[in-house]
Amino acid sequence: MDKKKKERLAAAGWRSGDAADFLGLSPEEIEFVELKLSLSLELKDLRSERGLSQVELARRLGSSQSRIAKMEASDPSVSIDLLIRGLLAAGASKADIASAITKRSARRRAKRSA
Amino acid sequence: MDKKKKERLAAAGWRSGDAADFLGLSPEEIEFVELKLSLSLELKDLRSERGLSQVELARRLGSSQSRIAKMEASDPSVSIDLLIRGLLAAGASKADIASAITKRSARRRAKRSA
DNA sequence: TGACTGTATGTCACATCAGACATATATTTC
DNA sequence: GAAATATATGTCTGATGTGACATACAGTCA
Repeated sequence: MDKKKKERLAAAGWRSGDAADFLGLSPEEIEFVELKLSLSLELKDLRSERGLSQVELARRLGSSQSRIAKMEASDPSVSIDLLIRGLLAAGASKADIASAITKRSARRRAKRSA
Repeated sequence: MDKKKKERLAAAGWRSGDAADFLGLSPEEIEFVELKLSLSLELKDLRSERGLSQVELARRLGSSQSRIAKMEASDPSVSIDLLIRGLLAAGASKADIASAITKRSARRRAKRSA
């Protein structure tokens, strides 16, 4: 039950490279962390696209800078609920969220900040 | 701060009818509850499509029948994280989840169980 | 260098969520 | 109408998430 460590690794950018099993994670768990990671990356991109600082976004969301940082890092202490609220606060539409989920499957490690 | 009551109403199927403000909810809050509702409906459909009972899905997910019922009812005590884990356990792909988010915008109150 | 701005990391107290259980309400089959 | 199966609702308690704060680190500019 060191899920936390696994999530931490996953958050740090360790991917299965698309090949399936990774750390002891089940396929569903892999999809879950990938999905979460996709959202966090989308948040980071969207925020910088809009020229917002973490502090500004935090204020919009009614949260704190540190939490935004954790959201963007896909920290285990961050829920998908919070990520989605963050995305909406950053101006994302549902369509944006959906496309982040599908389009960012894995293997995207290129774009740094556009 | 009776967010709970608002969420309860929203979960019960009260929609803005696509026209925006609803109960005192902000646009982002509306999108959030809509998104959650979409996922819960998708879960219900998917589960019955697959011919699973709530008990069976609960077992797959490592949860309980009552929680599945709440998930499908978009109960305020259910997080999006849990809904997504439920969907994955029911066999949904990320693409399925994404399409649920976009396609189920509102005004769908037709299909009962296919 | 030092001030400033932006981001990252650790911790804590409090709020919210989740699984479990009891129980209620259909619906079907005998 | 009893039994069986499926779903809904309420409520506990332990687990997890969250905002806040402190603080560290990185880059920029004077």
